[in-house]
Amino acid sequence: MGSQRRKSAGRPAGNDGERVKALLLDAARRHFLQREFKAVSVREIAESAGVNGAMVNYYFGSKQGLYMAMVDALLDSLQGSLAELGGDEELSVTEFSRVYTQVLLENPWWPNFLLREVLMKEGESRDAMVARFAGAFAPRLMASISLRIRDGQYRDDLDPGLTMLSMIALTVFPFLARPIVETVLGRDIDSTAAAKLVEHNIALFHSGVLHAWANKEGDEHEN
Amino acid sequence: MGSQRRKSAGRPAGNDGERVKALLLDAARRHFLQREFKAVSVREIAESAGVNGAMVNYYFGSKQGLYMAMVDALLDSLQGSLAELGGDEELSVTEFSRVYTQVLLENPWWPNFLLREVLMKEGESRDAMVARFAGAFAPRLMASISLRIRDGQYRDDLDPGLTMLSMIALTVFPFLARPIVETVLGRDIDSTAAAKLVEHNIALFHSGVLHAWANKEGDEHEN
DNA sequence: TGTACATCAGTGAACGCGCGTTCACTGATGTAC
DNA sequence: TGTACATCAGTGAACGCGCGTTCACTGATGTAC
Repeated sequence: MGSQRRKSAGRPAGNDGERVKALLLDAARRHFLQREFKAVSVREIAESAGVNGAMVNYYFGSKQGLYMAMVDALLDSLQGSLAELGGDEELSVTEFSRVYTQVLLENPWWPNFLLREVLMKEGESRDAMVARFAGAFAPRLMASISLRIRDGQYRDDLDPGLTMLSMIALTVFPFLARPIVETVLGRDIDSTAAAKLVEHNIALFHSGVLHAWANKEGDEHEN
Repeated sequence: MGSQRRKSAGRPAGNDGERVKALLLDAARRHFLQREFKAVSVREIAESAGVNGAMVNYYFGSKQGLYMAMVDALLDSLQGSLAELGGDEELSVTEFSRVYTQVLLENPWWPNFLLREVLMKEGESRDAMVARFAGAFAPRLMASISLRIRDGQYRDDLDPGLTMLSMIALTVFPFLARPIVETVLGRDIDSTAAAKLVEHNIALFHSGVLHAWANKEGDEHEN
């Protein structure tokens, strides 16, 4: 109606294939990251992409196919961001903390999405996801911690697994619970706050772990 | 067919009302905690409760009504568990850590559910939820931390908000990411592991925070 | 105690809507001569 | 270069299924006399 642009039937001019696929993937990402799979309709995605709804089945086979293609694209781009954590055999906690916080700042959807995906999935597909994104750095981070326990930099009563878990918790949790944290603390987690958080985490973590300042046994911290 | 018990039509014997409501709430909880709202059907819940599907609308008005009733029941029971954290004006980090870990162990569904609910909701309803379950203890936990910073037990360069966040992160994250943590660490989080975790968290947290062992400035923990 | 009737908890078939998906069709493009 | 035709990217109406919900109905229970 009115001046609304109306597409005519028949084979359209120009080869739009790749552009249409990209538009759908983009719209799918916007919707699926905000609402659950079943709550997002194909028509809705297509409309917001500005393409015909049948294109979802035409290019991706099914709604599920579009979803999986979107997830793949998402994980690929994330793997790019995480590449900086690759390389050496060891990954120090400070490097992990700094780089991972930056990745979380740039990909706010990531931790919640991983959790949602992992919690929903069963068996193999869960393990594959965990392997791809934890298996990539967890062993090297743990190796680094174990080394420092062995050479006396860290307390020797530490459990390397729990210690690694602590650093990951300090780094990831604020972003996982971001809306709650922002409400309770009354401030936004922007890049300035994130930088402060990194330094806070590193200081808190180390001062509890390094022998130099923390050689005391029989702790009783009761109030 | 066969020996299958078949309910006859008409007003049934006995007053089943409350029993039916309880059965539906129970079945709803089992389904909704595992799958998303739209992915669970009324028929499915009713079948697994062993009652007629129309009972959902009869007793709860709608599927949404059953869901909200289930959430209310859930939050009420949780508030009971959390009551132990109430009382004084202050809440020490050690007490928080011990009690909250116990609550998480007894209510494994809780952190993920809160996150899911809070992330889905908008404005008021989000704030109400946060107020009910963070507002209940966060201010007292923060007061306790601030006090210890002022009286010299904790370092005076600490940010009380971030410090509280750290303790909550150390406590909650392992349960939030439980399936991932269990895969990566290769051990289950049972009550023994949880007890170890609490002690680890308290030690890590304090040794980084207490002046006694950690009076050193100009930290450089680079590898 | 026995009988007639109003009540209402619960039933199950059916409704209508929105969903993912399909398919007959369109007509611009590419190709053959 | 011009014409006839096969191709196929894309269309949009329609399909059929499962969903949440509704409603006419059933018959045991409670009540009146």
